[in-house]
Amino acid sequence: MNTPTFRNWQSVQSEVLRRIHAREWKPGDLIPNEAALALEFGCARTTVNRALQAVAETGLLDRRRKAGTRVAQQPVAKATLDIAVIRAEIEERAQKYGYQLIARQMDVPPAAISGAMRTSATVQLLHIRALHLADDAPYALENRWINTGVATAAAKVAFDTISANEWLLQHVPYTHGEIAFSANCATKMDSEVLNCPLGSALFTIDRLTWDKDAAVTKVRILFAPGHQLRTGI
Amino acid sequence: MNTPTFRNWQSVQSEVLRRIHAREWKPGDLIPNEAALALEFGCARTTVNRALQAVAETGLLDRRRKAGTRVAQQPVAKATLDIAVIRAEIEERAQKYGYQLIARQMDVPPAAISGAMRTSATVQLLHIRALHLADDAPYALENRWINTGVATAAAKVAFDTISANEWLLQHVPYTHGEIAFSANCATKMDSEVLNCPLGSALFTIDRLTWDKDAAVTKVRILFAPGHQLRTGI
DNA sequence: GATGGTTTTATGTATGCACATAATAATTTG
DNA sequence: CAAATTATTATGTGCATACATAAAACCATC
Repeated sequence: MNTPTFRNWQSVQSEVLRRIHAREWKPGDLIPNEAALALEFGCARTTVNRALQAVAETGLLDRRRKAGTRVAQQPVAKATLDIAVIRAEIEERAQKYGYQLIARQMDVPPAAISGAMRTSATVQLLHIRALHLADDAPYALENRWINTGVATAAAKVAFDTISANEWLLQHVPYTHGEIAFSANCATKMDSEVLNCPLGSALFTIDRLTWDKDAAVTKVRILFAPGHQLRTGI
Repeated sequence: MNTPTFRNWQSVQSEVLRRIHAREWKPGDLIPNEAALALEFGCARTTVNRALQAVAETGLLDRRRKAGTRVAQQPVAKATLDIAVIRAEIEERAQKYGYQLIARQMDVPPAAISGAMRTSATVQLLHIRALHLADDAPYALENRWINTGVATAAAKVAFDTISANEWLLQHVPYTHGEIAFSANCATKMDSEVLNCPLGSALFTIDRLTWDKDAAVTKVRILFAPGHQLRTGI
């Protein structure tokens, strides 16, 4: 029996993945420890460690000190979605990007918004509604609230030529955020702007962005019917 | 000027993130090279490398050999979604899981299915329709095609007590897959099973799973109205 | 001044070693 | 025998070093 040598951690990783997929190591199994694998693969333990860490990040392995490394019982598929700026998303597909500002005004938001953003219920936020177009067809409807107490510079931007989606990303820092995907029926207003039948199922992204403990912006993006978000697993 | 030392790569990472968020390093900026940062941080280049690699994985840094490391112009937000087994998803929220098989039969699939799965247009696949329930309320409708030429053992499973969703994950290996999220209107059949109004917007997951170059299964899961998929960014 | 080869440089990564840390196993103690 | 203590062990990580690799910068040539 020959033991092919594995030069780099990527090749070790793919061998590990092969064994998991081929059920040589079954869900729940304890796999050999790093030192043993290093010996078998003919490389340093560091290299095996790097490979196993990478696999563990995908959720296929569970690692615990002293307890060892075992194949996950229920391999949770981790799908990594790239949420790009809408303009980039459209241009990526070689389509012509268009942008149209619908409304821009300071407004006291509904309680649901101020609640989620933890802003005072009486304070005004910058409310922006805008349409993104791909090849002149409606692509997505952006409905955004900006906390001008945090993103002060935004108060002076017209958002008539650049979308808030893009401007904020380039000018306002944030530390973390929450994102949710859902499906919603097109209201009368939605259907008119997106030029689709009333009640169409619209793929929806809700996003709330924070800078430390202060909400920066909350946005709902309704995509035109048929929109898909894809990725590999 | 004091130079605090950074003991581990995580602390280097958070310092790097701080500088990016604080706009000390602005989008597009070339940041100092690894050797310089190692000197500044009082640690080994390896440690800086590990930290920068981790940040680059989140899309906040662009790294190229020789060209150096620069802050991404348009930081693509990478949302990592955990796609768990539906039963686990429900039990996670301390709800009671229920399962109901609706139909199970060998069928020649529509061209769209056999085309996507690259199976012969005339070969029969195992077609399964089932309902998942949370606290006795309809939660998700699973519509699945299984390639019994690959997942041979599936042909003998009744799928009346365990869902294909769960059984496949535990018994059939796969190498990779594609996943897509979208919104769809409830058809008459959907609305009856999910007990929701006709035309409701349903959050939809389409998933196609491969074992090397052979399709294992293709599934569409329609979630009851109001379903959200959430994550942090 | 365009072309093509060479040098330089920043990142990518393997390795051996040392020590940290967490969790289990073994052992001592009351 | 149960509880507390200690030993053991597998992973986690830092460091110095060496070499690999990609790509930009430089330079010689026609």
